[in-house]
Amino acid sequence: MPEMLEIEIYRRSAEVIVGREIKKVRTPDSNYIKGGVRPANLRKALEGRTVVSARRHGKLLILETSDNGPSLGMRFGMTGVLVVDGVDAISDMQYSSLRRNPKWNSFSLEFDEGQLHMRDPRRFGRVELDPDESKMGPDAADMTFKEFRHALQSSAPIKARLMNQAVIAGLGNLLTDELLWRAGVNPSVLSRSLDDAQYKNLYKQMRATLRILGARGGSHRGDLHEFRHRDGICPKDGSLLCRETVGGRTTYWCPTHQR
DNA sequence: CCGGATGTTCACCT
DNA sequence: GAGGTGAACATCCG
Repeated sequence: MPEMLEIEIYRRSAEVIVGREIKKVRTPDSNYIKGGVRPANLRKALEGRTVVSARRHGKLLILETSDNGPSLGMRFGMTGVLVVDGVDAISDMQYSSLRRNPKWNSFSLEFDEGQLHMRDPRRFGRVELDPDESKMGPDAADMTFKEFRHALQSSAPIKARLMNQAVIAGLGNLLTDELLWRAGVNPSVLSRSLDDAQYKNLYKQMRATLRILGARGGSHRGDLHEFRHRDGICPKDGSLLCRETVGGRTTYWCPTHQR
């Protein structure tokens, strides 16, 4: 999916619908509604409400509605994109041409003027009323160093821990590989085995990764990204990158400077 | 044809 | 209980 940087781009593009009344809810893919809620109930809950804010928590985009109405949580799976008033805020992601096809509209809100579509070829995304945020960790961009260090006291590999949304919300496979590469930390190292200097450096590199890749336009704009393939070389020292599954995801790392 | 892809969840182990 | 693994979800791409 889109990771937190992409969701933040979606959130900004959704700000233009704040103040609009939801006239119609369309659910062409009923599997897209999480929790067995019926499409009719979703419509009843949202139609006639006004969107009062668009906020983000990790990879979750949340629209709040007027008059103590329910919030609408949106998750974008691996390939979901948000299209607001016909504008796709991210045009150079994987599957970008397919995403232009309204065939993949999975969920839509319509207003007097304009509309919001979730478009998702692989259909792994979901929408949900009043999503439970209590089981999510703090957003990666808002974490203090103390919270960060505390979150990493675990016997899981550092990469698995960083990607665990219940501990830190927002980091995905690409951002995590990039920040570990920048920090010079081996993805398989047990997270509680780092020393304080390493926690500090990791925290600093997480913030830098979010800031720099955010400014460049997304999770796929990391220095490591173009080398994440078999035969990829480390752009820092020229070593052949290792490829391994860590935390259930394909992981690339440099055997020379990531220890 | 096969493996793999920015994610989440669940069953089944250790 | 914590955490690992593999599968499933659905579709396209190289």
